[in-house]
Order: sequence, then C-alpha cells, then structure tokens
Amino acid sequence: MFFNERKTRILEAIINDYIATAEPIGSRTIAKKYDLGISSATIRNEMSDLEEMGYIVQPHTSAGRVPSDKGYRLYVDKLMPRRELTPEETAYLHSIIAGNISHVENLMRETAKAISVLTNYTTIASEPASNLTSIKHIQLLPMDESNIAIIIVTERNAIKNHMLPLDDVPDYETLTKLSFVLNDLLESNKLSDITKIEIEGLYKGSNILQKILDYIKQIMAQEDGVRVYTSGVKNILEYPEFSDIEKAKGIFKTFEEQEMLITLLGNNNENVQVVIGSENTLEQMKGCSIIKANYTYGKRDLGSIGIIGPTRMDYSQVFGVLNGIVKNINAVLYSITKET
Amino acid sequence: MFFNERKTRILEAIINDYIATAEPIGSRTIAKKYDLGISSATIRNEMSDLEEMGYIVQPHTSAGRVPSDKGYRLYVDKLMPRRELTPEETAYLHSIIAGNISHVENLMRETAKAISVLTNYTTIASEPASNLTSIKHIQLLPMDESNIAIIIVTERNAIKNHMLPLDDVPDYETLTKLSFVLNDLLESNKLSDITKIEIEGLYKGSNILQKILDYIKQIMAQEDGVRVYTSGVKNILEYPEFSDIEKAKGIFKTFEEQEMLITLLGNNNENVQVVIGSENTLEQMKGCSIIKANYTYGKRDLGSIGIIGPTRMDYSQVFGVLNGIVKNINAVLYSITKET
DNA sequence: TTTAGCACTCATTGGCATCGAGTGCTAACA
DNA sequence: TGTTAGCACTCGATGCCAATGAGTGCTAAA
Repeated sequence: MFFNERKTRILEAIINDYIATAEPIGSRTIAKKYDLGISSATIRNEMSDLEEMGYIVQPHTSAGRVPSDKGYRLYVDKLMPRRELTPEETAYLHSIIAGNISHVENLMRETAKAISVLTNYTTIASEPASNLTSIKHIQLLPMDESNIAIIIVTERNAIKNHMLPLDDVPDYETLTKLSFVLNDLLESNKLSDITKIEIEGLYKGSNILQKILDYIKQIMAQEDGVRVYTSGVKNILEYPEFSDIEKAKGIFKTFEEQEMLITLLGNNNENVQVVIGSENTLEQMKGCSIIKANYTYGKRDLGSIGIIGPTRMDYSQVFGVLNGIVKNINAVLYSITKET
Repeated sequence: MFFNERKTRILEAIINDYIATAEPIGSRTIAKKYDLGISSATIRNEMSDLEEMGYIVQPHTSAGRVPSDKGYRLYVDKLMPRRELTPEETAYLHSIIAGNISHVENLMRETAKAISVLTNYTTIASEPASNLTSIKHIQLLPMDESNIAIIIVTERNAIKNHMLPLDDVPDYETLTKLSFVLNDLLESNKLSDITKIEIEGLYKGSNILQKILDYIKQIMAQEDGVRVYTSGVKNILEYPEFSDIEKAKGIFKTFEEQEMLITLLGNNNENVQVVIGSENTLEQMKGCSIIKANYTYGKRDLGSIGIIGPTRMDYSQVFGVLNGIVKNINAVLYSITKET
C-alpha cells in the first residue's frame, strides 16, 4: 500500500470538503462532486487505505470520513496551496497599520482585530516580553500633590508607566534632575547592581532617590508579565465543533487566562508555525489549531500573533494572511515612515 | 386588589427561588418550601393577582411563574436585602487593590477580574474619558535612531504614550528642553490656541516643535476613545438563559465592541445604579441586567465599573460588592498610601 | 484493477403515547 | 368574606419505536 497520486487527490477532496462543511464526507459525494474519473467503489477502497494509514478517521461505522490530525499535518506541509494576500487584504491591513503606527499597543490590538475580521477566527497577540532588567531610560514626572509618575522605556522600546505615592512631591525641574541622575546610573551600571551606598554618595541628604530605586526594583521583580490581547473571541461560537457549551466554555476559559495564552503563543521561531489539534500541549486546546508567528519591525520585537480556530480551519487562508503580515510589515512601516 | 404583606412575601419567594434555580416556580412549591402558613390554592390566587399587576409572568399556561422586569425593579428598589461585604471579600479586594495601586490600568483590570471571581458574572471597566484637550504635562523622550516618545499626562492623571517617527532625533537633553518649552506653552495657553507664528518665535529655526505640536493636535483630535476592559466573559455561558448559542453570540459580540460597552457603562451618577432587562437601550442586552458605578479616588476619576448578568442575577450580592468597593476604595487606597 | 450490487450499520427524524407540574374554577368550609 | 380542597384541563418534556437514508465493506463480475 503506497501513497499514490489518487490518494492525494482524495485526501485533498476530503479535507477541502470538511473544512467547508464540517460534515463527514462519503465516497459517493466525492465521486459526484470531484471529477476524479473513478467510481465511488474505487474511492471507497482508497479511503479504506487512507484510514489504515491514519490520515482519515470514521466517526462511526455508517458515517463518512473526516481528516485526522495526521491528515491535516500532511495537508499543511505538502498539499495546501500557498496563497498570497489579495490586493484588498493588503490594502486593508496597510490602512490598519498606518492608522496605529504611533502606539505599539494599539498597533498590535488593531492588527489582531483586523486578522479576526479577515479570517473569522480568534486572534491573540502578545507584547514582547518586557524584561525590565533591560531599562533604557527612566523619566520621572509630577502627577498631583501626593504622587509622581515613573515612566520606563525598555531596551525593546516598550513604555511602561507606574505611579509612586510620595509624602513630598518635588517639582518638575527637580524630578527632571533626578531623572538625569537615574539615567546616568543606568548608563554606567546595571540598575540591579546599584547599592544603597552609591546612591547616598550621589544624592546625599535625600531619600527620594532611594525610594524610587527601591520601587523600580520592586517593579522589576514583579513584572515580567506579558500582556496578551484577544480579538474575535465571539467567532469561536460560529463553528459547529464548539456548539457544545462545555467545549466552548473550556476555550473561553483559556482565552481569559494570560498564562495559558502565553503558553499558546510561546516558543516561536522566525517563520510562521502551525500547531494542529493534538499537537497542542494544553489539553483543552487539542480540538483547536493555532497558526502563529513573531512580529518584528526591523530589529524591534513587536510581539507575537496567533490565530486560533477549530482543527478544521482554513489553513491556507490563515497561513496566507499571517505570512503576508509578517513579510510585509517592515515594508509597510518603512514606507509610511518615509511618507511623513 | 392591593399590595399586601402576603403578596410581598410571595413575590420575594418567587424571585429568590428563580434567581437560584432559573426554573419557573409554582404555587405548590412555594407552599412547601416557604412557611407562609397558607395553602397552595391561596397562593395561586395571590399569584394570579401579581400576574395581573405585572410583577410576574407565566412562560406558558401549564408552567409556574417567573418574575417580570417590573418585579425585579420592585425587588431591587424595596425588597432586596442590603448586604455588606464579608470580611473575606473585603480582605480579598483589599489585597487586589494594594497589589496594583501604582498603575491605574492594572488597578481597573484587576479589580474587574476580582469582581468577576467574587460574583461569577461578567465585569466591564472603563478608563475615565481621557479628554486630551486638558493636557497637564508633556514629556518627550528619545526611543531609537528614528523615533521619539511623547508622554502625555492629562488633568485627570491618565498617562498616554505615543511614538513619533522623526528623520533626525534630538538627544535626551534637547528633548528635555523642548519638553520644558511645551510645558511652558501649556501653562500660558490652551494648546489648541497656539499658532504657528508663536512657535516660530519661541524656537526659531527648528521645525521639530512644529511637527510635535501638529502630531499632538492630531492625537487630540483622534483620541477621545476610552478603553474598556472585560473580565469573566466566560461566566456568561454558566447561565442557562444563554445556553442558546445565538443569544450567547449576541452578548459576546457586544462585549467585543468598545462603543457598545461605553454605551452600557455610560450616564452614571454618583451612586450604584441598576439597569434591569428591558430598561437597557441596547436591543441585544434586554435579557441582561447591569449594575454599575463610577469609581473614584478622592477627586480623581478612575473610570466606571459595571457587572453584567442575566436579568435573573443575584442583585443583592452584586449590589453589595460594588457598593462596598465604591465606598471603601478611598479608605483602602488612603490607608495603603500611609503605610508606605 | 475497477466497478456494480447488495446486505448491513447506525445516527437522525418524526410520530405518538405518557407523564407530571402547574393552572383556573367551583364548591364547601371557617 | 376569605380560605381551602378537589377536579378537570393544558401543555411542555420525556421516552419509545419505526422509518429513513447516508454510508460502509464485501463479493462477484467485467
């Protein structure tokens, strides 16, 4: 039993049909709908082989066949047409990116939203791991009579802001001077190495700097959390595989837990990556597939984006969209930067 | 036909039972479960009256009764027990607030999450309308070789950050000087009044300031959008009233649209406010109730919080939780500020 | 090797009887 | 005059059964 051209055609037919209809597909249907020049009986024999080889399965004796995860894997790796973005899709994404270039958070959020609209699946997007040990810049600002703001720019150009309550808030000029001191410290040392003694020497008599440094260290310790956004969560309910409320609940629960999403998005390499059904490590996601990629602008890490749907998802379309974005974003951002 | 004590008791029994079970409740059940000292036949008569008065309805002839929106309204306004927070709840909320005091966005997000956990309903929370026309402070920071960051602090102490691509990025010291100029302008004028001529005079030879001002104006024009967070969306699926996928879809769709959520949260006054079922203006929300309130810290507007559930929600509990938060947050925040 | 034919499987559908929770009404009772 | 027991009636829910039909595997002929 070997994998001939005819088997490939039949497997393709089954997968395409199943992606479109979510119904098990039988030999007669294939014979009628796809002009393969063979009878349903022959197709039956081939399907029997395909099942034995593990590419398709039968939900029950008297039903048609459904692709297995192994079948999808073959499809994704070998059979699936590699789509390019249509001009409309490109234009749409371009406009989204252009409208949000000034704000990375919005850019990620809106891109995710756009992908959900284009694909009708759920999109999750993460900020880059902020890793606050690599602080590039600190700025202090007065807020009100009892609070200052601490703005932190990381090496990866993420901007974080925090509030620190102080009994006695210095004015803007003083805070600016303090910011200079902090930034000087940053350039000469890793912030985590700075000892209390050094600070006393630098700015003696004041314990404000000390307080601020303690606070920043505290923030650094706490926050290596990455924020994850979801978009198009409602689309899940469009697919019959989740019409069972219990299954839907499992998915929704996962979508509300940051750590889960980070796990889902994790471990990306350069290219677009496809995780199919049972290949997922998370138990409740074994009925889903994820297509994900890192998202960069030049050397700058913008985060990761993943598109989640039922295993029966339109891999070709989604792969095309995500691949298009990853490949084109640099060009798009570059051209916009030059226009202005 | 008048509204006697007995009718009140029966209505209470129906509402309590229905909140707990989501099943229509009949006269015999009331007679058995609640010791009102009257027979089911008498209860039947009273129920017939209550129905005529519009406080309860009958889904179909041979079913028990279910509270109407009017019934819930009476319950919320007059009958419902006013719960205080339990010590455990207070402690839990206290810990959430304490852990996120430095960052308003996180504070709102985590408080919303905590409420969802406590109540098992969905919580939505909005930032205060930022209204960028009231800028209190502007700070420019260098980011990389082709971008600067513009940090804006509004009168209400919200912090916004945006990126501006520039061909030629000034260094930190120059940007600090520019920030001083901008803040001087802010103090003397409304930013929107500043004309090009004035700027030329202030900082002649450079068009960077011009670019920045244009950009800020552009941001001001765009962004009066308020961000809204949702939490506990999955809880919706716990309630049988949304086991119909189509209904659930409608709700989920609403939760993904910022404008809808803003509408839902809008028009709050000082106190905790309850909107019941058909009182909602949004068509798809007429099967839900919302309990909402503004959320302030001293004079500072932190945003709004709303809790959404089926009309058959536990008003007493939710009202208690939200009321507790609104009343206590100042005390909690104050005590924490003093501790540090 | 392919295909026509046939017996067999089994989820789905619709019809039907049954069940039971609940009602409204009436008549008797306190 | 208000309360209650009793009874006929309604109607959604449940369970059962037969019919349906899409699909299969196997066999034998082309």
